[in-house]
Amino acid sequence: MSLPHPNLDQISLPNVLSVLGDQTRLAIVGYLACNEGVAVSCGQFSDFGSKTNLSYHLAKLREAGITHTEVAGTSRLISLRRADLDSRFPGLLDSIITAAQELPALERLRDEA
Amino acid sequence: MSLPHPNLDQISLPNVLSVLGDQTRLAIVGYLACNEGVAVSCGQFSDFGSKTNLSYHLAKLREAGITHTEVAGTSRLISLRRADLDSRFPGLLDSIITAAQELPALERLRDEA
DNA sequence: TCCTTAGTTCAAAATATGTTGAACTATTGA
DNA sequence: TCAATAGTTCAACATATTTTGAACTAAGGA
Repeated sequence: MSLPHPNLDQISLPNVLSVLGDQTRLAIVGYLACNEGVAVSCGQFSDFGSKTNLSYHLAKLREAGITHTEVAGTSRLISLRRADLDSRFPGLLDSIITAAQELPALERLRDEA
Repeated sequence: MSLPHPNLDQISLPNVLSVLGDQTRLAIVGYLACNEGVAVSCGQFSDFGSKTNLSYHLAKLREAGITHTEVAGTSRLISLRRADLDSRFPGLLDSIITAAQELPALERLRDEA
């Protein structure tokens, strides 16, 4: 079973920006950016919201073309669609990720560690 | 009389992104970017919406710290807060403006000209 | 097989956002 | 002074988004 992902030309700027214009989703993206190459599953975002709520936000990110979600047993492995976003909107993701590192949700997470 | 504008540290990433995550406001920003140095007043956005509606969107852009609005007689002169945005979120505005040039509203405008 | 774990779906409720027209203010030019 | 112009404000309405809990599915381990 595989989840639906938009292809490159279906990724739209207004949609990407409005989906990223949310604290929770921005925190998720910031976290993913700090953990590229590492397998990240939904449970790791539990600081950012309830299970149900995360399911909703992660679906939004996937449907906007920002993340890729791979089904692995009972887990989902989530990653940034970095190459796709870079090719569609050069420089956008990097500038957002850099700025997002200052967000309270991510700073809190780092303080705990 | 002068309108309220947020100062640098009051400009927040989630807010900037969510305000820009809207076709009309993105078109306004794209238009402003193409006309930097030129005095732009509200009336020039009439292709993008009704007078009332533009007043609403322009207020959102100003309140988010994306634009500066100067009162000049019965007009308002609107400009991008480019330097402020560049210093707060390096690279962000440029990447958005570049990508925004493909938006239908702006392409239509160029076709007419 | 049965239980647990990981995550989804659904419907309801709460909240936020966008759009409209009518009435308004403030400035300018005749 | 008067009328026109540029834009704002307000209240109402429509629509979209977020959040929640309860019920669900599907895989994995004992």
